[in-house]
Amino acid sequence: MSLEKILDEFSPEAEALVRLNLAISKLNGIFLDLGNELFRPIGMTNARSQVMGAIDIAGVPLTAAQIARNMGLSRQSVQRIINILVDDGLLVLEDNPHHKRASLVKITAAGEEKILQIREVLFRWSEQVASNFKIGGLEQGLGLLQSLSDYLEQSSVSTFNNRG
Amino acid sequence: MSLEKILDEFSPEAEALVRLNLAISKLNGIFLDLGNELFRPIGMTNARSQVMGAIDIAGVPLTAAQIARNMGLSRQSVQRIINILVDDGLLVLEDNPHHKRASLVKITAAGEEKILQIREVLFRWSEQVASNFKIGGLEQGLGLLQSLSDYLEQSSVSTFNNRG
DNA sequence: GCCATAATGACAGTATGTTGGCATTAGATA
DNA sequence: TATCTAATGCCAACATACTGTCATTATGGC
Repeated sequence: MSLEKILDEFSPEAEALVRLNLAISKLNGIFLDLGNELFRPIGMTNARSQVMGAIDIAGVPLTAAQIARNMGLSRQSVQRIINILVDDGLLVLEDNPHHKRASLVKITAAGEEKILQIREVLFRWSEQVASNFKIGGLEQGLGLLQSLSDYLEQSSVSTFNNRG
Repeated sequence: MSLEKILDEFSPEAEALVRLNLAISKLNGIFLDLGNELFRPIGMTNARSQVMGAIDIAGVPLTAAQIARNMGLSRQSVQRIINILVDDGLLVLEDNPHHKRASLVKITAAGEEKILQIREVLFRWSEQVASNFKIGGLEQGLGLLQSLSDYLEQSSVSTFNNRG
């Protein structure tokens, strides 16, 4: 049985949604592999670079739980990565005057240097792809994904409540 | 430092690519959670349903390695899932007349039943979302993702050669 | 037919993510 | 104040995916 056959009785919109799901899963895998490949030369992985980026973007020291919420990940996943990055000397945990257990995560000098390298890698990759893959509608496609993201997130709030 | 600041010096296309990467990573997480939630009542997970679907779509018995190639995943990841599904009685391994080690994966009667349940779940979810999330350009967005997928896959062939 | 090469499956190890349980801390409320 | 609830970090277990190594099996060139 082919995919066409399976989606035969689906409405066009429903079919597009299912195909979108498959396309995103595939593209996500590609981006993951690509990212890990790109960041390897600077001793980083996709996940670790993203955590560093999230902390950098925030601009102020946050707790692990706050960072996790910002990233839409579970508390423990981010905590694990943070502990690794602390071991690597890219982050430090500082006492939080407002909470004895929830220490604040701060970027070290080595961490700042690493963030510059991450940006450089990102810049080179994206400019190179952008100059070769010239297909219009990138912005519109991006907008579509973001509204779908928002819709699904909002429509299944219950799913996103209990994370850790 | 904000994301806007970080992407400041990027060309608009490069910026869109980076944002697309983030959007896809997020949407993928949402789809993953959603899928696992949807398939739980029928005792399945996202990954297992997708492997069942891939075998179903093929229409003829394949080896684990062939299924993995079709899905764009590594041989071992799919092998692991297949072994679980065999234990669950949804798949059986048959002797392959052309290869003593590479046995053919076939769907059992229980597996066929499970596939019907998977389709039903997929149908209900996609029709329900499609009727609530009415945003045009789904097909165009899908096309964009697929060409980007193809481009990235082709442009980094070396990355995809050694998988298992 | 022989031998180098590729493909396959099992096993082990790693990375990323989730969940659950637990003790501790903060905060809100009676 | 006392107490209940929520939040936080640690630990352990699991799910998904990748890689590397190994023995076995095909396959193709000589």
